[in-house]
Amino acid sequence: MAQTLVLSFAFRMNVRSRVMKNIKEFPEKEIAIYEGALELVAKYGFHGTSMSLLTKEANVSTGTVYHYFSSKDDLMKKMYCYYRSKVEAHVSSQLDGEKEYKQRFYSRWKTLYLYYTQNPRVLQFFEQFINSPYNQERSPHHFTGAYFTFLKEGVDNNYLKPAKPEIYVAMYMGSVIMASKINVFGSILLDEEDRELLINKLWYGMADI
Amino acid sequence: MAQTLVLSFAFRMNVRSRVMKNIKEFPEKEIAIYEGALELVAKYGFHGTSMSLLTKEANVSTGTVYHYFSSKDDLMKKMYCYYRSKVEAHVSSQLDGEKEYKQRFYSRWKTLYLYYTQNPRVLQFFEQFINSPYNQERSPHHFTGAYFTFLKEGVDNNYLKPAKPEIYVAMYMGSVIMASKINVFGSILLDEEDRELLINKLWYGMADI
Amino acid sequence: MAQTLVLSFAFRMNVRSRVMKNIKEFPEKEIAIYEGALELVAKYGFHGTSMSLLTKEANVSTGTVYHYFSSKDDLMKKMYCYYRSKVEAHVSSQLDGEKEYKQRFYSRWKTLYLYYTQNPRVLQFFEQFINSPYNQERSPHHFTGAYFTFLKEGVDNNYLKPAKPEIYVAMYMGSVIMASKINVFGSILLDEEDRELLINKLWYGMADI
Amino acid sequence: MAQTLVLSFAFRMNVRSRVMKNIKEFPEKEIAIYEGALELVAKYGFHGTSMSLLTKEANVSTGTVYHYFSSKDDLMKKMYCYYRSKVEAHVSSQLDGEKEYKQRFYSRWKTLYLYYTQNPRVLQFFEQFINSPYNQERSPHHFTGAYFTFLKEGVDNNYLKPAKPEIYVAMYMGSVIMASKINVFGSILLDEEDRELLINKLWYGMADI
DNA sequence: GATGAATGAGCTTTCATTCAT
DNA sequence: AATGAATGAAAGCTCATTCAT
Repeated sequence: MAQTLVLSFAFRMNVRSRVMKNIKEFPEKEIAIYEGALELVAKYGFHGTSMSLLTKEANVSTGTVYHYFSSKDDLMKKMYCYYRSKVEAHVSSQLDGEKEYKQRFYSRWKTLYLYYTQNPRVLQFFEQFINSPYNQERSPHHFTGAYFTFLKEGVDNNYLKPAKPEIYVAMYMGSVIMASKINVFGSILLDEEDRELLINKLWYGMADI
Repeated sequence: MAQTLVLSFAFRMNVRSRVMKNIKEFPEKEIAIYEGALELVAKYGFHGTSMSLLTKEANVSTGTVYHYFSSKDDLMKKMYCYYRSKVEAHVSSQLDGEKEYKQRFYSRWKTLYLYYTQNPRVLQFFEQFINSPYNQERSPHHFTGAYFTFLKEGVDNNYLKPAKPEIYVAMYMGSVIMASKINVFGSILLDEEDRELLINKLWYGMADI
Repeated sequence: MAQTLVLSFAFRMNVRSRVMKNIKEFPEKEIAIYEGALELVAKYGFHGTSMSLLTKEANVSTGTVYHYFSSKDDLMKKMYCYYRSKVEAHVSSQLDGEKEYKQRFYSRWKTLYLYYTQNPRVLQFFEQFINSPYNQERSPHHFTGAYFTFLKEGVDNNYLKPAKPEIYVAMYMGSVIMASKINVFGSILLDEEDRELLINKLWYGMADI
Repeated sequence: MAQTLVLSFAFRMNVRSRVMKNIKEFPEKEIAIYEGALELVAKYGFHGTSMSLLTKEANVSTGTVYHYFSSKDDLMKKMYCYYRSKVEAHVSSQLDGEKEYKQRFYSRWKTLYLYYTQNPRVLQFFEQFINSPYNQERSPHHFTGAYFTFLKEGVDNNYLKPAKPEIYVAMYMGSVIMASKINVFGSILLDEEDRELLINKLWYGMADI
């Protein structure tokens, strides 16, 4: 009886946290496949990530991969969605309760930079995906919607000087991705102070002050 | 006698201009291969660019490709060098006679943006190459040397506010590449005015004014 | 119950005979590949035995060949082991119960001669393999071990006159292989009487009588 | 004048020795090709001896190879003739003035053994050629004619016991080739005494004494 | 759900051969 | 006689995908 209660409580918590974080639950094997593929794409590229390598890395059989995905294309596209939603969830979770635009402007940049530098294989996968023929939406960066909306909001509400939002996307997303790549590829880490300086310059150039 | 003089002069000019611009002369077939491959990589990606497609596109035989390149890898690496030196030559040629730092800051950004938007396949190839396992130097963008040097020069001579040059590389290169990609992928062209605005913001954020 | 006993007995016999004869069981497809390759190597040589010819001859797909063998080299090496162990098993099986050295001296020569002349493709394959770069152990003949041991035993027990066993290997193995090749290539069959004569001469030259 | 005489003498000697030894003179480049091919076939086998490797090894152009030989097949066949006649010339040259059959029986065996062990690549080439599809005469060993004739002569003149000459070919040629291969492959050299012992046994088994 | 042997189209690469110079 | 760039058929091999168990 006591046991049932505990289980029941755990169950409800689990559901609640899922609902709160808006995270879809994935079968264990599917996740193993995503993680194996992430490793391999970062190491060997799309071309070098063969299904047979993947089955070894993820410790599943060929049949299992084709149980969850209809083709390699399908796997790559779902994988992109999987990691994008992971990053989006992470960025959102860091924004809880923040209100002021400037603060969000700073915080979003830093959060994304930290995520990419701490998860370099995710960045490498995104960059390869974005520039590959798999990217059929032809989206030029990893966050078509969220960041565009955020910057447009800044223009519309006069936090940022009047200009096409695309100009700000180029500056904001361009700098965060390039800074992350400089770190990942070049092993040159921008410290807290450097990052603050960089966003200051962005804000100084972009904000309506 | 006069003719000899002319020929001799023309000859010397030819040599001199080659030497000055430091342009290596390539065999006709090698260029045909580069151009065919550029077309195909932009259309179908690295994976999709098979040797048999390439031989048709470039109108050469398989054997000829392997006469000039030891492998597909070798081709891709040499091709990257080929187009990089082409873009570098182009950027340099546009800088003749310019003196003031601010002017060069504006002009270099615009020149590269225009080159990429007018030669989108070169940009697509660069982006795919940079993020692929072919890029063994692990350079995070297309111009390791030239632009870094230029921005460092700005810091050293107090044209730009004191900061790590990498911060400026992230902002400057990041924005030019992202703006170009927004144009190429999204068909949203930033017009002359927009570009001016963007660089203004960069300059405003970065310059020691 | 009786049935169980029978099955159990049959099972034990099966295991026992395999164990006794020390014969590894091979997958059906692997054997088909060996047999197809034997045919083709005898007909067309190593060079002429292409993978596509082999898949037709053995009635398997390319992928299946590479499922069992990592490369053509690997196939050829495993194939050599396969046929060597087959011949060894055959020679051993013919020796059951024989005791006297002279009898074994005669019988082993004849058994091998008959095997090679009745299975000329095996001889042709061995000869091609032995003299090719595939033969990395650089073994000069097909039975370094078994026949060397047999002849050394003859010297050690004074059945044969004192001499380096290699001398006897050269005479014994050399004559059986050359006689077989004369038959296979030249269609000149040494009849029972001829063979007896040849071994007589060998024995007469080698034995301590 | 004195010089002319010397040259003329040298020239006549050269012609005379060629006539005496019955050696056809080959163009320098043709010999370079034979020697390069010998090296490569011994190292890499027939399959591994590609025309492009050969041009590097022999330091000639592709065109030159096809000037002297109509095809790779043609090259291999002519090459076999070239080295066979070299060995034949060598064996003959060692027999000058010998008369007695027994002496020739001993001397021919030893001469061939010494030649093969001192020129292992020639032996390797012969063995590969004999067992390959290039050998269209289907000759089972390297000396179809000469040694058969010699052994038949022994039977016909009652130096050897009555028997099919093929029996003697198997014993004589088989042992000399196997002994050479044991040396070349196994690095086990039979010394003068061993060789004498081996031929003694052959003679004892074969001769009509 | 999970397995992995089997498939075969298509890949990268090799290589004997040709031919303009 | 000699060169070597060019050819393209065919080689060895890979890999996304299927399907009987």
